[in-house]
Order: sequence, then structure tokens, then C-alpha cells
Amino acid sequence: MTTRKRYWLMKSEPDDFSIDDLERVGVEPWTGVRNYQARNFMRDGMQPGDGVLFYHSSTAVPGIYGVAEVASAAYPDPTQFDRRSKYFDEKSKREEPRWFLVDVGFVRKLRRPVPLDEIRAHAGRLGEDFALIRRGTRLSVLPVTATQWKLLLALE
DNA sequence: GCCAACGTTGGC
DNA sequence: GCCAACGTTGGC
Repeated sequence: MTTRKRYWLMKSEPDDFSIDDLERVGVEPWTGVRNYQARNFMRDGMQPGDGVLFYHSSTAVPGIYGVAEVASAAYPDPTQFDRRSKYFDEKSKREEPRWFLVDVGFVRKLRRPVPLDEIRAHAGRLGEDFALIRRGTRLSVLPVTATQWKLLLALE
């Protein structure tokens, strides 16, 4: 069964994994999400083909730098079982995995990044409840409405 | 590097 | 179930 295409925003620290890295590799498993709400969006909400805004956090100019797409169904994050990984979770069992991810595929870089301060400047039209700019919210994976998607890309 | 804000853990 | 302590996120 398929439902209508959905839209998301996914954060990454560019020192760790950037839009240029994604362009280079094409498709990347989105490892390391260890927040239940973010996991639920990936596990329960995402479908192949969904649109993704690729956001750079913890950098000089935080903001949206590219467009990507969901490139797989959700599956268990293998790093949770890898003792050498910094994402290892000793409480997760293979028969009952705790953390899920999707593969993310490169679509394009923005002609011009859309910085966080510009996004904030449009808070009124984006909606005060938009999780990216809601005070105190630090979700690394969050839903974006079709309207917000269009608005944000119109700022490019 | 600082620190506000939030989530998770674990003792009780 | 409460809540203090701790860890993490992420802008600045």
C-alpha cells in the first residue's frame, strides 16, 4: 500500500556527514539516531520516495543545504549491535531491535543554502509549531508539511 | 567553549 | 511514580 509522498527534515553535522559527502556516496544509511521520536518518524512515517531537506547543524551557518530522498524502508540500525561503534547500545537485542533507520539518497544541493536565521524570519508563515524553530526542540528528524516544503525551497 | 533546554536513567 | 543527576543537542 502506498500513501501520498511525505516530507521531512534531517539534521547532520557537516563535520560528521555533509551534503557533499552524500553527493559523493549517493546513498547513505542514516545511522546513529538515538532519540525515540526521531526513530518513530523514520520507522513509522517514512516511505521510499519521500522528500528530505538536508540540514547542517553545529556549523558556522546552520541551515538547509540540500535536497535528498528516502531511499529504503526502515530497518534496524546495524551500529546498535556493533561494540566498536559509538552508537553501540548494549540494551538492544537483535530479536528486538531498539533503533531503526532508513537509507537517504542524494537529490541535489541547493543553489544557495537557506540559513536558519532566514527560516526564523519566516516563522509566521511556516507556523509557530514548526519543530525546527520551536523553542527548545532539538529533534534531528522531523516532519515538514507540503506547504512548508514549498515555502522553504522558495527561499533558495 | 558555554550553556539552555530537553531526554534518559536509576535510586528510592 | 517522583525527581535528581547526568548526558546530549545545537545555537551562539
